[in-house]
Amino acid sequence: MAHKATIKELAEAAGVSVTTVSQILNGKGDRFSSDTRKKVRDYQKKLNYVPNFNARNLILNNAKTIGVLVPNIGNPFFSSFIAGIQRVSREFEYLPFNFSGSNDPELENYYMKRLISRGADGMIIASSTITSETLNDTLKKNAIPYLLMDQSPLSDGDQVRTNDTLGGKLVADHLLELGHRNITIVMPENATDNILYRVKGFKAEIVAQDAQKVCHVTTIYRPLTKKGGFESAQAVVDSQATAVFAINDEMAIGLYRGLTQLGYQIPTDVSVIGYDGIDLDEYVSPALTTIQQPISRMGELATELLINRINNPRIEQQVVELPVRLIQRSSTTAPKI
Amino acid sequence: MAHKATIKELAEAAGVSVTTVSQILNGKGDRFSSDTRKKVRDYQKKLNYVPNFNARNLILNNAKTIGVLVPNIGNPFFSSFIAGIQRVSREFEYLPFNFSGSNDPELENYYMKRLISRGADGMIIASSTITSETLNDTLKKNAIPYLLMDQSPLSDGDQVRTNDTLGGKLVADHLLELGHRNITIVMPENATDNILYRVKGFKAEIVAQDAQKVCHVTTIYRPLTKKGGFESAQAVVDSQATAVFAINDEMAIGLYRGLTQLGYQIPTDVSVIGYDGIDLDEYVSPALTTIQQPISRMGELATELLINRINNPRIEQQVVELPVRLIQRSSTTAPKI
DNA sequence: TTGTACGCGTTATCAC
DNA sequence: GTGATAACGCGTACAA
Repeated sequence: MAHKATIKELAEAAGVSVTTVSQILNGKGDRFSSDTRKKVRDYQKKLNYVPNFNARNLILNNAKTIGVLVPNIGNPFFSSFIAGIQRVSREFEYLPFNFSGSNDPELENYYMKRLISRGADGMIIASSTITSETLNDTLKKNAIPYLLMDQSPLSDGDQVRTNDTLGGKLVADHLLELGHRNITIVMPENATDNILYRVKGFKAEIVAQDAQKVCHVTTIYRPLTKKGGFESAQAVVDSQATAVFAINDEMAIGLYRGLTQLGYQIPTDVSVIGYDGIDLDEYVSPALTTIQQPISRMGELATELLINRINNPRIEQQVVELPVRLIQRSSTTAPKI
Repeated sequence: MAHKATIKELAEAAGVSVTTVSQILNGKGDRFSSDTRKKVRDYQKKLNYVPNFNARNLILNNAKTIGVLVPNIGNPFFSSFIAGIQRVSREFEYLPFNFSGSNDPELENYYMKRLISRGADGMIIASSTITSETLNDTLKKNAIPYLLMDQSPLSDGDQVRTNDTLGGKLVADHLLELGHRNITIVMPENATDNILYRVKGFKAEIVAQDAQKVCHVTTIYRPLTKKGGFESAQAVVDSQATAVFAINDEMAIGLYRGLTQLGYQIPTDVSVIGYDGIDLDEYVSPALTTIQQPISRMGELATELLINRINNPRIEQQVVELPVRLIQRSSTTAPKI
């Protein structure tokens, strides 16, 4: 059981040539006698022959592999996203390899290079800190199709996106309607474009309604993590806001802890709304009001588009926009008077 | 921009032979003039040359790849575990490919086969539903080293384990000391061995202290997910327990929601203790008392042992046991009288 | 109906 | 110091 059989050995054992074996095993053996076909198949089982992937791939040059780069698998958003990718990949008989870049450009570059050297046919990049340098040098130069998440609608590659502007607007609508006039946004300093659009949509709506509803908006910058949300609590309190727009659910959940620790009640003392729609939202207390993105669908679609691009390199830019919607739960209410 | 550069092209561009390039890039180029060395390196960057893994591996025959199978990336436990794996893998210049088996034996078998056909050098299997059939047929037959998590201490392969018996005992000690005498365990029906040891350790301690403290224990079976925990709430209430031992943190968090929805307060009405020590524990309200496992260290160690096994196939069984400890937070307190 | 011979991109050997 | 060449295992045009 020491060693793997080669096609040559199989051919010898069956008393035929390697061509015969290759053709038959690859479904192109119609022209051979059913006798030979059977013989080859029998010996295959007997020797437990499995084609050497490397040798095969060296010729065919399609590894049926896609690389996936996310910033942080710990965020349930990305595990759902990956689940979607895994599902569709299997459907198309691709194998997705995913890595957590941990917001470290060097690490991302490292994984990217490995993936490419291993013949990845394409990449899904959901990592914000990827540098355009890496992109150009590593992907474009190697002619590897890729799909960027969370990036500017103006980029020229294939895209799966959600309407972040609308999402921001929905947040504003909801909070204004509840009667909030002093709102604080908690977001990261170097925000990705999609987040900037969220904020933009939000602010635009505030301005649009300003004629009737004079409103004050504060912005607090913290890292895009539970910890970041947690640590923003004091600043949120200081801002005297009656409602907080946490730019994603992770931050919102961190904020929960921070506010609670400072003795504030949600939503009685301050309303909190998140963004993403991770499944945890229903489990925290109070259940988190949020803007829901169809996360795993985003992963599925990204995979579909990418595979389509791999198979048809020359088609036009593919852009799909998925809907977002407000899920009202228990973390937002009218402000105290 | 059309295609991946080959070593041949790089050699031509630099005006040297492929041998020269290969040797220099593989650190065996001492004998070449530093002039040539620099030239080659420069052109590598310029052309962004990355060696073709397939061709390379065809000769060297070590893919430096490990496959990882987890039941559910959505559980933060496994994302931490994977983070540990990723870290050590990189240190040893291995690349880990991880897949979520979703507790589906067929799916697990599928990924296992793909990974092997792609030359994975070893596997870390943290999936409970893996069948011994798959194990024998797919791994043993191909002489692929593997490491099983969550399995019986009696298995004969390499192991990273924690002392679940002790963990269970710590839970019992804690609850008994607080004064609880009616405790309910929430756990999955087809539990893995490590979970069974948790329960065993727990019950053994109850029995051990029974002389002084007469105690009643109920067991409720639900799937090992937030949802499972959520759905156990009514049964927990019916059991009239003053404390619940949720067999992992996910279930505990689900239970939080269920109990809250039924109008019960934690820990005032009922204490809850979890198991794992995921980072979310500090963020839920009340912060969850739990038994902490050194999760990412487990991933790191698993990787170290596996790589060691790959490099030294004949060494004796490797077993490492990591410590667990009780983290007391706010979800457990003395029962109401 | 079957087999020969070449090429895929790389590394190792050995000659220059 | 440097380079030609064989070999890794497989798929396929082309011959027979």
